[in-house]
Amino acid sequence: MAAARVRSGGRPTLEEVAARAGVGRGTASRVINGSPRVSDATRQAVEAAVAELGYVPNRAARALAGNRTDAIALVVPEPETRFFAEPYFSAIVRGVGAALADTEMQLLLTLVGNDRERRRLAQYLTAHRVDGVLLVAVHADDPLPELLEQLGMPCVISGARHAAETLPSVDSDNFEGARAAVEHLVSRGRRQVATITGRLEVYGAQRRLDGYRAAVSAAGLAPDERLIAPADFTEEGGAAAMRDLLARRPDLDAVFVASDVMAAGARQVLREADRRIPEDVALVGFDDSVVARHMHPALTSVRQPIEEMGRRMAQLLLDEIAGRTPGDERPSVVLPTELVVRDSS
Amino acid sequence: MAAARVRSGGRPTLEEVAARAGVGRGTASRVINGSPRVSDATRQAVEAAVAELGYVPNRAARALAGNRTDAIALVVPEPETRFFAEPYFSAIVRGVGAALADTEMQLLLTLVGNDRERRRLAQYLTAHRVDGVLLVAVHADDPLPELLEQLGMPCVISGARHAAETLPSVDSDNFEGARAAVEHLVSRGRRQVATITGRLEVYGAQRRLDGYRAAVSAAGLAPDERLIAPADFTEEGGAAAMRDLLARRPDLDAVFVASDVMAAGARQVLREADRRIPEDVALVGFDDSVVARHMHPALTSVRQPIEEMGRRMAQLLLDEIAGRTPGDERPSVVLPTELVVRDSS
DNA sequence: CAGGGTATTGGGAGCGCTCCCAAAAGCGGT
DNA sequence: ACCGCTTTTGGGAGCGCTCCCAATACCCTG
Repeated sequence: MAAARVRSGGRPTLEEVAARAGVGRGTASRVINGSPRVSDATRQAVEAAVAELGYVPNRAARALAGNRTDAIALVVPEPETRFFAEPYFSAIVRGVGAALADTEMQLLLTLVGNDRERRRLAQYLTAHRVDGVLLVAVHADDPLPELLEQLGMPCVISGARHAAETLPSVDSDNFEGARAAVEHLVSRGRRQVATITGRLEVYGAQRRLDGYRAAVSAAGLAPDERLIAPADFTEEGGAAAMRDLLARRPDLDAVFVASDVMAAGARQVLREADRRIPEDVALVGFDDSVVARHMHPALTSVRQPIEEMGRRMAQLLLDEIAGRTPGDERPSVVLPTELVVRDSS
Repeated sequence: MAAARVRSGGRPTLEEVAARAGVGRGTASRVINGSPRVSDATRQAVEAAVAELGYVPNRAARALAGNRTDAIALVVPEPETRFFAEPYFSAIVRGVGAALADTEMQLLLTLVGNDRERRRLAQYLTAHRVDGVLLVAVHADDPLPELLEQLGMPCVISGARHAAETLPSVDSDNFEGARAAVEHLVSRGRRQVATITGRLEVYGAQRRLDGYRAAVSAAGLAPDERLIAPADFTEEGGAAAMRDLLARRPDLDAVFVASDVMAAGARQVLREADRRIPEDVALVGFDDSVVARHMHPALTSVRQPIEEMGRRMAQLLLDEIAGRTPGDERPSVVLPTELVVRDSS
C-alpha cells in the first residue's frame, strides 16, 4: 500500500484531485494553472475532479512554493484624513476592488498610523510578501516609494509627486479641472476671481493653482497674488483663507476653492460677512463630494473620477507585476475631470 | 559538508537566524513565537540574531505549517451602498485597523458584488484560509453567516439580524438613540412628531422605530400610524416619505428621520413646501454624517460610535479566533449613541 | 553520588504546491 | 519495424515554518 493518504475532513488537496482524475500531481497542477501543455482529455478529467471535489488551491502552499502571493496591499496613511475621508477612500477601494474582481488577487488593507510604522512598512511589505503595493497620498519627500523600488516591489502611486514622476502613477487632471472651473466663473461674468489652495507641497494642489493662473491670464484678467490664499485642505483652513481674501480684496466676486471641504469653511465665512452666494460671490469647489451636494446653496465642483482612478491603479499594478517589457515607459495615467455646475456659481 | 546552505540574496530564514544564534531551528522558532520554555540566554542570543539579520517570518510558510493565516477578512457587500458609503465604511475600517494595529493580523478586504459572488464566498473564505470573518450589513435572510458557522469559521457581524441573534455581534443602541432623539423633540415642545423609517427588514431600522414609538407613548402623545412613513435609506426615499407625511398629517411639527441621507431628502421637500426648519418643522437625523454637519440648517443627529464598533468587532473576532471557553456566551456588544444637537431642532 | 525528575534543546516530519527533469507516449518518415 | 522528434506525463525536491518527540542538560533529594 502506498500513495495518497485519504484525509478525513478538511479541504481536498491537489494530490487528491490528481488521484481522482487518474493523473499525476504535476499534470493536475498544470491544468489548474492553465498550462497549454496538457492534452484535452486529461484537462477535462482534471476539471471534472476539481468540480466534484470542490477543490480550491491552498494559497499559503502556493505562495510558499511559487514565491508569490497573489495579493497586493493598499497602503493608506491614516493621519492623512483628506485621503481617508469621503469620497476618496471608499471610491478608491471600490475601483481597486472592481479591477481585482475577476482576478485571483487579494486586497490587503494596510493602515499606517504614524511615521515609525511607515518606516517599518517597506520591510514589512516585502517580508509578508505581497506582489505589489498601491500607495495613496504619498508626499514628495516620502522615502517609501524609493525603498519599495529598490526592493524590486512593484508599486503604483495615486497622484504624481512632482512633474518628473518616475513611478507609475494615476492622477486626475488637476490643472485642467481647475482651469475649467475658473473659466466657468469667468464665463459667468466674474472678474475678481480668487482661489484658496491646498497645501502646495502636494503636487496636485500646485497643479490646481497652475490651472487657476492659466485661466486667469487666458481670460485677460489682472493676476493678483492677493487673490491667492494658501490653506491646508481643512475646513478651518478654508475659513481662515477666506477671511484673508476678504480682508485683502473685499471686491472679489468669485472664489475657486481647491477642495469642497475648504469650500465649506469659506462659505461659512462668506455667510458671516453677509455675502450672498452666488449673487455676491460665486463659489466653486473641487472633489464633488457629498458636502458639495448638500451644501446650501449646492456647490459647483470639479469631479474627479476617483473610482476609475482606483481601477486604473490596480490595472497598472497588475501589469507591473506581470512584468512589463524592459523598453516600456513607466506608464502614468491622467484622467479627465468634470465640472458639475450647481447653484453656487 | 552538510547544514544550512548559504543563500545569496533574499530574506533571511529561520534556519539562518538559528545558525547565527548558534541554536537549533526549533529553539529559534520558540523564541520568535514567545514560548516561555526557553532560557534567557538563548532568548537573547536569538533576539540579537533576529535584529542583526532583520529577520521577519515568512507568512506563507507559517500559514502552511501552522494551519492558520493571521489574517481576517472584512466582507463588504458592495451593492449595499448605505454601508459602503460615508461614514460607515471608512470609520469601520479605521476601527478595525486600530484594533489590529498591534497584532500580527492582516486585514483582507473582500468586496462582494452580486449574489452569485456572495454564494461562492463561504467556500472561498475557507479555502483561502482566513482565520475569521467580519461581516457588515448582513440581512436577516443571508445564508452566509450560517454557512460560515457550519464551516467552523469564526465570524462577527455588525448589527444584530433580529432580537434573537446567535452570532457575536456589535451594534449601536438604535432603540435608545431613536428614543432620545424623539424625547429631545418633545422637550422642545413638539407635539406632532412623525418619523421616516429605514427598510424595516433591517433590524436596526425596526429598533429605531421601536424607540420612536416608546418615546411617543412615554410623552403621552397620541400614537398615529399616519405619522410613520417607511422609506429605504435613500435620499429619494426620504423625500417621498416626507411628501406622504405632509399629505397625511399637514399639521406635523417635527420629524425623526432614521438616517441623515433620508433627512436630506426630507429637508428638500420641506423647503419646497415652504416649511421652515426648525421653526415650522424640527428635523432630527441619524448617523451624524458629513451630510448632517453641512446641511442647512445643520442637522441635529444621532451619532453612532462607528469607529468604536469596528474596533469592538475586531476584538470580538480575535477572541473568537483565540477560542472562547465553551461555556461562554456568544458576546454581543451594544454601544451607546449620542444625540448631537444642531440647528434643525 | 546515584536516581528521578524538570527545564531546554535539536531536528525529523510534514503542511500543499510549483518547478523542473527525466521518462513515457505519440507521430512521421523511411 | 525502427529511428528521431515532439508532446505529455509523473513525481522528486524543495519553499520556510510549526509541531512534536526524543535527547540532553540541569537540579534536587536522599
